[in-house]
Amino acid sequence: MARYNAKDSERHWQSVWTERQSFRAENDTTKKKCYVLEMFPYPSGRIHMGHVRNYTMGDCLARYRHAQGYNVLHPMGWDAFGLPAENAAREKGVHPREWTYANIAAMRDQLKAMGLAIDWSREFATCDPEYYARQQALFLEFFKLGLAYRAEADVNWDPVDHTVLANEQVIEGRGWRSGALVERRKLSQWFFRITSFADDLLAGLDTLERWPDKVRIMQRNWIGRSEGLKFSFRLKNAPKDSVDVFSTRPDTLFGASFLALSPDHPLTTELAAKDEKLAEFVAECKRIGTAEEAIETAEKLGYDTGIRAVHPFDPSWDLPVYVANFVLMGYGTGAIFGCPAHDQRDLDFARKYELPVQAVVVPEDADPKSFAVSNEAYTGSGHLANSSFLDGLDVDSAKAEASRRIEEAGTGTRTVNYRLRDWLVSRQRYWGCPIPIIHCDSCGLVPVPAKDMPVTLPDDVRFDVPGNPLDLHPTWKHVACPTCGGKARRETDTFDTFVDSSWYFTRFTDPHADAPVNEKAANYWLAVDQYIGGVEHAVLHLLYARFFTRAMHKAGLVAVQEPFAGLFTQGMVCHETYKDQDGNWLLPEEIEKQAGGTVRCGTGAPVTVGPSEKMSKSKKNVVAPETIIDIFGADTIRWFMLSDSPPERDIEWTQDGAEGCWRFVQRVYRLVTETENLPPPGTPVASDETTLELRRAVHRAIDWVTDDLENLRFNRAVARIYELTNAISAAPASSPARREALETLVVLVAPMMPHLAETCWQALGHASLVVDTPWPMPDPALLKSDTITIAVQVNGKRRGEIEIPVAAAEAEIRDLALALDPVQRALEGKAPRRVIVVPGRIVNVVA
RNA sequence: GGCCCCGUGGCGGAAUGGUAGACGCAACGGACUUAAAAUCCGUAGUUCCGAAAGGGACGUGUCCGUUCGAGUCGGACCGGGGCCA
Repeated sequence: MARYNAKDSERHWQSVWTERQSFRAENDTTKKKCYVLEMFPYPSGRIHMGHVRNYTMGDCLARYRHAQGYNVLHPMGWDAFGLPAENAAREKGVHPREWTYANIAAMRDQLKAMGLAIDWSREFATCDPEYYARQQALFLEFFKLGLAYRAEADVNWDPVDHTVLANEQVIEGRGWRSGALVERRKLSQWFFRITSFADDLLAGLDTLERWPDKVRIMQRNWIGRSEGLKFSFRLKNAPKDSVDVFSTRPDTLFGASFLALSPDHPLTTELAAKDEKLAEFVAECKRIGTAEEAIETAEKLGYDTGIRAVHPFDPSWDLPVYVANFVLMGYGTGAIFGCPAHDQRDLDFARKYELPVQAVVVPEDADPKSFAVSNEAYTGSGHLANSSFLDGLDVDSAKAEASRRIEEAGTGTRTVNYRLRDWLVSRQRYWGCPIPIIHCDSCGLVPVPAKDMPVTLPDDVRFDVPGNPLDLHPTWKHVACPTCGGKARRETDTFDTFVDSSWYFTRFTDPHADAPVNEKAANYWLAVDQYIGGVEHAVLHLLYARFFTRAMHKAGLVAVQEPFAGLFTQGMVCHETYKDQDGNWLLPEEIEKQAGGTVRCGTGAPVTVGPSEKMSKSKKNVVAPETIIDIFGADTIRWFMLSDSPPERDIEWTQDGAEGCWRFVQRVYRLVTETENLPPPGTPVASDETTLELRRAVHRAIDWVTDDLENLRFNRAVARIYELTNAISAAPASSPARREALETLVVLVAPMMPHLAETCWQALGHASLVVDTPWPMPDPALLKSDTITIAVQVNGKRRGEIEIPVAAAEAEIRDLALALDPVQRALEGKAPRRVIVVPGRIVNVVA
């Protein structure tokens, strides 16, 4: 029996595709286009299963669109700047450039072995001077437009990576890469004015219909727009006359019982200078860290400053002023008024320090006289009470009225507050895109003139001392000021690598253009029709890319404002975890499953099998894609990745599953090659009694698989292909209908297992390639049938089924259904009370 | 605490409000084989009655509701996950 040789076949077809440039995307604006993109990889040196899943999905879609006749852009590149290269330099003494390009070469080979339908002529790495030169030019555009600026600010300092981080890159108080607790430092840094697009980025989310709701919600939360009132309280017994607070609930002002300042508030700092106990308290607050979650869950603590704040609506009423650990300096003004009845944190605080709790918003169904709050703040809607001139108003009207009065009094203004901060983009690292600015003591920030662009990284840097290698370089930073000619310094910070990935999809549209963007190409290809990647980028990368596209739009470089029309976030690849008796993690290849349990290879020592978790080096539950491709071939691993689990959910890699996929590869090959006396290609096919069933299965499969691929439901498409395969196996051999069925099978399978498909296509006698074969259309006549089987229920319980002509009259269906034995039995001789006939669906007899 | 997603056989999962469990994995029985692998044929939600053919009951996390009919819609709850606070 002939076996399919995946290795030879895959190598062969990959070279055929390359020779024929089968996947070259043409910048021909007259053609209908489709831009399919997967998030480009960081060149770590090895692809992992997550990459395989991601790129398989994108490739399947790209090949499907290609078969449909689209001009498909499906490129690949490398997110190649970043710290690991510097760490490698420090640890292994390799230059980051060499390390990075060697990794790229290795990974490119691995990706090519997957048989991806990629236009490799467009490949680039973000560390190519050709790419980052254009990024510098873009930056200077943004600088001119005021979208980039330098400012001193409280920033997040990662003590392990020795660099600052953007807010988005601090997760639960820790650096997103290093995991180190970040510190707050006041430093002068570069920012992108992402907040100037805050409203637009928010509004744009509503237009992104082909994005997961989850991601849109995450972005909405991240932007965190809130409307409220910024106003001041007069202070008594204080070094300052007043303090500004921000509140989204000015309607609850009559329920106020205290003011609270952030431990980082300037007034706090001023007071702490003369109050040792307060200074101690502030220090204690800082020990909790900056993580919002930690602050939230920590016990609410306060320190009474002794200052009193005068109520804005009642000069005779004053409130205590505390410093409280739950007030964040980064939000609003860093000071709040506390209304315990209607805010849980305020309530917790008030209970602890025995402050009054006065309900001022009463729910519709409660009695205003007796309504009180015990341990749960009331944050719902209702009408105001105990609130002087606000009494009786609903929450929204009361907000408006309170705001109006404060504005009238001139002590405050309505403001929109965002959680979103400007994007901090400078990093104190070597392996990144240099920021093309020169610092001159007399001229200030001077852009590097066009003739001196790009600013390239020096090669001769040392990594054996801590700090920024560019800053430590003996000569690189010393330049003459382009304006005055005096002594000046280059900016030694480089860009956050998220800058590199914020516009690479635009560059792919014409990767070798002289300018950053070839507008014609960009406007033809953008927006990306389908972007595929991990949900972990829901806020960071996707928000930055949306900002960058708006900035490029503002600079007149691209027509679109939203870069990704469709977004799909795929699930992770998981695997069981294994531990030996000493609790050490074991690799999957170190264990063996036996009848009596799981044991260690060789020694037979018992192994504890843990739950399936995301593949990670630390837990050793990793399987290398290369190994799988080496044993079974790329088609098998691709098929696995698309089978079973819905693409948005996690998938569990199993050896059994992989073997099952491999068996299917062989089965398709056998079906195709072992059919004898198959009529030649192009033989007309007609339906008769012996072939009608098979032909129906074929055309139903086309219909379903098309629909499933259209909606990225790969797992269902796979199931349909299995069904078709089963139908072919069951059908009598050798007829034009069998040829039709086999050819359909091969064409439907091609986006998923392209090499196998080419081999089978050739075996079926074709001189052409599957990649050049159009996607089939189902014959509508074969999607219909003359009779259908529908279920008959009694009181909603299935009692039998009847086969009826599609066009059967209701009365006829009813009679047939009632005549069924089980129906008669269930009716126990009584007449049915009602019979519901849903044509083409069901009959339900109500007894 | 708020918002969102998820909960279906041994496992991954199917199922426009209309025959729950398609398809795959694992399992079991059989055929082929000296044997194994590979392959092929078949069985399979749980449970009860029956020798069998067959028939009945239960069944999509729990409870309640809407409906002729609920895995699917609504409400409450339990469990898991995510985001935000």
